[in-house]
Amino acid sequence: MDQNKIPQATAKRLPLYYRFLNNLNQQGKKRVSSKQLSEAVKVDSATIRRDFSYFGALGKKGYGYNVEYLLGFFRSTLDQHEVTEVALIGVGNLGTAFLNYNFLKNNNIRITMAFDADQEKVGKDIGGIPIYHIDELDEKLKDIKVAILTVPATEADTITNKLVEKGISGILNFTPARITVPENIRVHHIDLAVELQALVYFLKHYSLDS
Amino acid sequence: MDQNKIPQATAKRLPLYYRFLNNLNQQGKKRVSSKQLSEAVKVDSATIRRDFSYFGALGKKGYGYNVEYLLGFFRSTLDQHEVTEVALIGVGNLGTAFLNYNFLKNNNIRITMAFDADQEKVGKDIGGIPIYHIDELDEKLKDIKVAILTVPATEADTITNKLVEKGISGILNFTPARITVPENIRVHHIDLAVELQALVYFLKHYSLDS
DNA sequence: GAGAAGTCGTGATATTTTTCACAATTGAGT
DNA sequence: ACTCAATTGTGAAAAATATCACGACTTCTC
Ligand SMILES: NC(=O)c1ccc[n+]([C@@H]2O[C@H](COP(=O)([O-])OP(=O)(O)OC[C@H]3O[C@@H](n4cnc5c(N)ncnc54)[C@H](O)[C@@H]3O)[C@@H](O)[C@H]2O)c1
Ligand SMILES: NC(=O)c1ccc[n+]([C@@H]2O[C@H](COP(=O)([O-])OP(=O)(O)OC[C@H]3O[C@@H](n4cnc5c(N)ncnc54)[C@H](O)[C@@H]3O)[C@@H](O)[C@H]2O)c1
Repeated sequence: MDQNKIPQATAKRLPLYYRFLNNLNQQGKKRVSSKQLSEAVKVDSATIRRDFSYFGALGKKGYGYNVEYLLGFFRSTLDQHEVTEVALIGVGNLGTAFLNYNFLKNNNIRITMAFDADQEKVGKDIGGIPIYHIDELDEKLKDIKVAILTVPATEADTITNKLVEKGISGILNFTPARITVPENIRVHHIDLAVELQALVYFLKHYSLDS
Repeated sequence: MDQNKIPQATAKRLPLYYRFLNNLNQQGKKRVSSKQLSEAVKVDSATIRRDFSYFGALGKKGYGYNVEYLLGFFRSTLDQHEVTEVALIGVGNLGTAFLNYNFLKNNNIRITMAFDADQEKVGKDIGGIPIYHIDELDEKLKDIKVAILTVPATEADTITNKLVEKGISGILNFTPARITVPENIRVHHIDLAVELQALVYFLKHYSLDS
């Protein structure tokens, strides 16, 4: 692994920076300062400069950053030149939304296949992405290393085990289940109910007024 | 504000603890240790004990925690006795998925109304939740303090301003736009494309093998 | 080309979060 | 009643993250 020194907090912000640099570039902006970027992405400007500095001196003092250069740098850092294929498991409410959307904008990530247990859905496609039966995982999954999990929570563990067996490296888990995986496999949980509850909690207990 | 001393990191984990305590309770479990809970929620047991300790001594040394007691404690801490009403703006792919789901399980949060600009959708309802025209925001929104934002990114700022004017306190923002709000309003961003890109980045640059 | 204004990169510092590690206490077994 | 294994609650340490603040450099203006 090449850049193990980059803090996780920084790594999580990189895609965000990349997106806004793309916006700026499309608007024809040539330069940008950490202060301007800060207002756009709502991250403190010192934090942005620190984040960038892990990759070396990308800017010029007194000038700021060259948008095109920075964009190019992040493009290669984020491997935007190659496409990452992703599989989606569970074509329900949430899964269907993702298939329709498919993360197309400024993004090198594509959902290229989906799996479901429901025979009604198998064989069809959504947004051009074929839906296979979950039992076909073995033959179809091939080299895909990343999966999005949008099955019912009760199925999460079973499916996870199958994915692990097939050699998956990363899982984006939308189920409320906290799945168990070997430690060389990375799981990111996106727990929408928790996010909503946490927001409500903050409003009740941390509000500035009252 | 009552408990300003609880760290944000802790506050974000509370709903997670609550959910798993509910699971345990439904399974008829009477006691649980921080170690067991740790395995279930994938949070270090010392962190769990520390989190709980901000609320006082909830457990018994040598014994663990009484599930029912702990559950009751969190229920009131998370205001689970009262229902929090939430509005959803933008009934598209994502919005429709949320309306169908509606965070029903073990949860006191309800989406009670939705808004859209599309006349095709206005007047209908999804999962029993009425869809109003966005121009009706003024008259319909009333006392709702929390909104889920699932409109196109281009609309995010306009809608946000309307919500702010109407006195909203918190926004769960699913658009890629980083919206600007007065500082007494809380925004949580859930940026699915960023999450996916970040996961891929971690796999490429932080993997244990290779 | 001198001065002013702007901005980076970073050492130092502050804050937040996690983890270690252990005395104190409990419940269970005999 | 005594022993022992289990487990909490927490002081202290460590690790991670964010922010301050300023010297050094760049560009712009006159
Ligand atoms: N929809 C939401 O707004 C929302 C919000 C928060 C969390 N979630 C979570 O996301 C997950 C998906 O939610 P949803 O609303 O899309 O559910 P859903 O029931 O609409 O979809 C689940 C899909 O998984 C398929 N499935 C079931 N068993 C399967 C198996 N063994 N293999 C493959 N596919 C299988 C079903 O056929 C269905 O199409 C759930 O765990 C839910 O708790 C959803
Ligand atoms: N669907 C996904 O998987 C996904 C993933 C990541 C991010 N997002 C983001 O979430 C947001 C919603 O995505 P989506 O796929 O549901 O989009 P969508 O286009 O399906 O839905 C947007 C909805 O908003 C409505 N709308 C448009 N302008 C409006 C206005 N002024 N007032 C009220 N309603 C209005 C539209 O009529 C439509 O129903 C977008 O910002 C998108 O970038 C979606």
